[in-house]
Amino acid sequence: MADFFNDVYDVVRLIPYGRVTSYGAIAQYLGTKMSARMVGWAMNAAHGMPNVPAHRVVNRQGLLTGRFHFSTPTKMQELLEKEGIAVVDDQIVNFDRFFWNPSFELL
DNA sequence: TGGCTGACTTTCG
DNA sequence: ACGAAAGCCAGCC
Repeated sequence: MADFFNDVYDVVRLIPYGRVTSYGAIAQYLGTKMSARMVGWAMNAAHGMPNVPAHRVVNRQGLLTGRFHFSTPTKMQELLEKEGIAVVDDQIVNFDRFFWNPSFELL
């Protein structure tokens, strides 16, 4: 297991409550050796990892592309709505407002 | 060793 | 504006 998975999990855990981020943002934060796909790949391995709010990680459009990987496809949306994030048609409303950029917030 | 895959992103047609 | 393709890198046959 590569360490970079752990890095991804760490960044995801740092996402504040009621905020979301994108795969690309995490990739950009971790470095050039990281690609957006790798973040998704890392999240795939996040199954069984506690305290990893994968529901706060969406694609650049704010679309819940990974919802199907949860226990139930609607679980991701329910978790986001529970945190005060409106989700319509599997897409986060006002995504730019809820967006949390690690490269900026953790700078 | 070599090639396929993946919860993405960007760009060209 | 929409669709298709390439690029990215690590893990797993």
